[in-house]
Amino acid sequence: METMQERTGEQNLPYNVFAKACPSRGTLEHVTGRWGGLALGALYEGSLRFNELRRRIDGVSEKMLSQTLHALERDGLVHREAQPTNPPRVDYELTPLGRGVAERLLTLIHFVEGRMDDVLQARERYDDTRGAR
Amino acid sequence: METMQERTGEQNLPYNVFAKACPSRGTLEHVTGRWGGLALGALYEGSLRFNELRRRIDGVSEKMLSQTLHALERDGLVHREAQPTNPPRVDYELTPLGRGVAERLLTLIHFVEGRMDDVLQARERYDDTRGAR
DNA sequence: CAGGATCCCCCACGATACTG
DNA sequence: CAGTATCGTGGGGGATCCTG
Repeated sequence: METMQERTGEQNLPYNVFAKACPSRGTLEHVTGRWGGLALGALYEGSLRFNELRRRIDGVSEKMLSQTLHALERDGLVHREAQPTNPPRVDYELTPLGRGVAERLLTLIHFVEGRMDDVLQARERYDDTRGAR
Repeated sequence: METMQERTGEQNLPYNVFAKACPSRGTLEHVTGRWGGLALGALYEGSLRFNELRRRIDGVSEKMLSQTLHALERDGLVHREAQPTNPPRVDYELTPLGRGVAERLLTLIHFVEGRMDDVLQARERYDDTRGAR
C-alpha cells in the first residue's frame, strides 16, 4: 500500500501551508524566518563555523543564530559536525534536503535583490500618492 | 567607494540581504514574513477580495492582513483596486513584479510541502537522540 | 571558540469596537 | 463589506554573563 504523499502531484498535496494547523507552516517559517533564510543562504556556499556564520549574517545575535541553527538542524536541513578538540570546532553544513530548500530560497532572494530598484520606485510613488503619511 | 558584493561571491549585485542596512532585507521580510508569503501565494491563483483572502489564509487577523497588504502594495508587489460602490468592493491582485516573486516563492513552498515527511522524520530522529530533555 | 542560561524590553499580534 | 483605532499581552529577540 502506498502512502498518499508518494504521489506528490500538482493538486491534492497532503500538506498545505495555508491551513493553520499544518506542520509545513512551521517549517516554512523556520526557512523563511528572519534569520533562517539567511543562514541557509550563507551555508549554500559551503560549510561554515559558528562565528563565521555570525560574521556573515550581519546583525544576528549569538542567541538567535544558535536558536535558528537548532531549528534547522531539527528539521533536517542543516548538519552539525562537532569536533572534540580544544578549542572546539563545529562546522555547519547543509544536508541534501537543505540544499534543495536553499537553492529555491536563493532563487527568490536573488530575484528580490535584482528588482530592488523597482521596489524602491514603487515605494516612492506610493508615499507620494498618500502624502507621505 | 567600495562595494560589498565582493564578499558574497556574487557578481554584480548592488543589493545584498546579508548586509544589515540593505533595503532588500526589509522587502524580503515582507515577502517571506509570516503572512506576506501566504498572501502572495493566495493571490497567485487570481485576484481576491479582502475577506476572500482572509478565509483563504487560515488564522490571519483583519489587522495583520490589512497591514500585510499595505506593505506589499507599497513595495509594488500587489495592486489594490477599490470600487466606490455600496457595499464597497476591493480587489487585490499581483502586479507583474509580484507574480515574479510569487512564482519563486511558491516553488519554495511546494518544495517544502512535498518534503514534509522527510522533515518530520528528521525531527523524530533529532528528538530521540537528544532524549526529550 | 561554541553556545547555554538569564534578564528584560519592546512591539507584533490578536481581540474588540467603531466607521463609511 | 472593507477596513481603521485602540488597547493589552506574549514572546521574539538583543545584551550580557558564564562554562566547557
